[in-house]
Amino acid sequence: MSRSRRLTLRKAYEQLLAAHGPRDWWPGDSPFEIMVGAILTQNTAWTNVEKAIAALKARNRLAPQAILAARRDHLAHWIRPSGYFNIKAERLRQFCRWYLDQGGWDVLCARDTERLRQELLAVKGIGPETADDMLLYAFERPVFVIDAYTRRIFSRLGLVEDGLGYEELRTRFEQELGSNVALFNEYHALIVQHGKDVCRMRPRCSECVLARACAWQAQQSG
DNA sequence: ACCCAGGGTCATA
DNA sequence: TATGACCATGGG
Repeated sequence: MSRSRRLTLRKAYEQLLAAHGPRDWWPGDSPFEIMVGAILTQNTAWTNVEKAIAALKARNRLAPQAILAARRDHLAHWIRPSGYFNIKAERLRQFCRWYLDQGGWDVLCARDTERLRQELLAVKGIGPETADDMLLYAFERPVFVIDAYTRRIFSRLGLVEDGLGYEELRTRFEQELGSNVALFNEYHALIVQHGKDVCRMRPRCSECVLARACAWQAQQSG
């Protein structure tokens, strides 16, 4: 299939937005809360993360100093509903240690995106997706977040090549869409919504808005 | 009972 | 570099 008759990533975005409406991401009252949520939601349903965050808030523990001051087993107990609580308690500690050592929010905000990204990735427990969640939704940097839904949905429709690594896929979205924080924000949120509501794990979804738009596009140029 | 979720690390081949 | 085991809760 030629590039010209393929649905563009921009058109796919418009279809998703029309179908689902604005998602208003990321839920959270502060950048720090967003970053904590990014760690807690690793391979975990958001509803479970909400309970963990609510528990931290109820104890006034949603701050880096407060998390580091807590006993490890207590911290693990508070975030228990989000699953993997022992591992995630340690990851929260690692992240908070880094956050304070660097000098806190204002210092981090002054850094350029590439440096910030490399430093986040160097924190144990923060991988590419978690780092990019933080960069886009907390630091508001133009970084496109790739997740399992993104791969599944777009490779299934033939909009991206399969077998691309995380960085390659991210670069592809960023270059084709152009650097745009608001767009990246809404787009990733819409992909997650679409994945949950429409595609799930089904091997084919010929009736979804994206599949229809793809077929229509092919028909126009064919 | 089974499957999955808004992943990442580590050991092994 | 590329799989596989492991982490663990809660909702469908």
